[in-house]
Amino acid sequence: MTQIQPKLSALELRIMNELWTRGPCSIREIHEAVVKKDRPAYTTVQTMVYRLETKGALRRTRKIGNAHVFEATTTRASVQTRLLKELLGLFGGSARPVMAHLVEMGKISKEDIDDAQKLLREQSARKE
Amino acid sequence: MTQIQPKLSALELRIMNELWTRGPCSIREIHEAVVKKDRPAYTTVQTMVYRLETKGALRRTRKIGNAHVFEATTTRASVQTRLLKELLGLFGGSARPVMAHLVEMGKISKEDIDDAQKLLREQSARKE
DNA sequence: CGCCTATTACTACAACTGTCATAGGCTAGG
DNA sequence: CCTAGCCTATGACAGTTGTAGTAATAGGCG
Repeated sequence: MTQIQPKLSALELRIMNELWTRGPCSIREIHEAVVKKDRPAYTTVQTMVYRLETKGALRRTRKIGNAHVFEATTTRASVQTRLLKELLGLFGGSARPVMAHLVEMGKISKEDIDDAQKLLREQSARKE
Repeated sequence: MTQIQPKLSALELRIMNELWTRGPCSIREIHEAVVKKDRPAYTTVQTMVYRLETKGALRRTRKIGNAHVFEATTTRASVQTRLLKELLGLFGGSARPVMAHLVEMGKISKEDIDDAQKLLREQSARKE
């Protein structure tokens, strides 16, 4: 499980997001999904996909016509965990200021907190 | 308040962190603080400080001897908020999966949650 | 079977990051 | 006053990221 997580940039993450949510995709599909938010050219997406391939974050699974189909080899969760760890470092390693900010930003509702509380209880129950 | 937040890189953030926690510093002071964790050379820190200056994230306040003293012009909170927003985007815009991850990573304690709850209550009280 | 089009594969490049060396200026101690 | 040492200012360079053009090619369709 000590697989090295390659560091992914913003656009790389946008691309991975498509693969994570939609499953295996061709470059055309990724491009069309990504292009809605902003507009990188087809070949830009292609370049990033190739780079993600050399980074080992995705791989080619099969061909449809002459088009390759790509598939994520890292999970969204593992990348999210890594990013969160990095962010935590910048917040002094503690989750508390992170949550304080989230509250302040109006991003946390009472339900979110109840939910977290439940998760925490379940977790500590599992440990005993 | 719609001041443009320059995007800061990892090392740049390490440097800003020193200015935020210690107040105005010379390059020597920043270097000595930053060098403990990893080891960039003195001139590396110097270069980054200069770049932060052109980005407008810090400024020279005065001189001590022939050494400049630098001071943050952006607040830690504003940069943290921005980073958190970026991260939230990758988590689908909702804070809930973020908290779920934090719980799973064992980064959240019961006290942290109680605290967040209290903050939330205070906040909604202020609004009414 | 050949042509058109979509896709691939390759190349290029500018901006940003992290890294540091060097040259020259200023300060303080002797 | 002169020198050792610290600081500044500048230049350099490799790697990453975002951007895209171009050439070659593979498939499908007429």
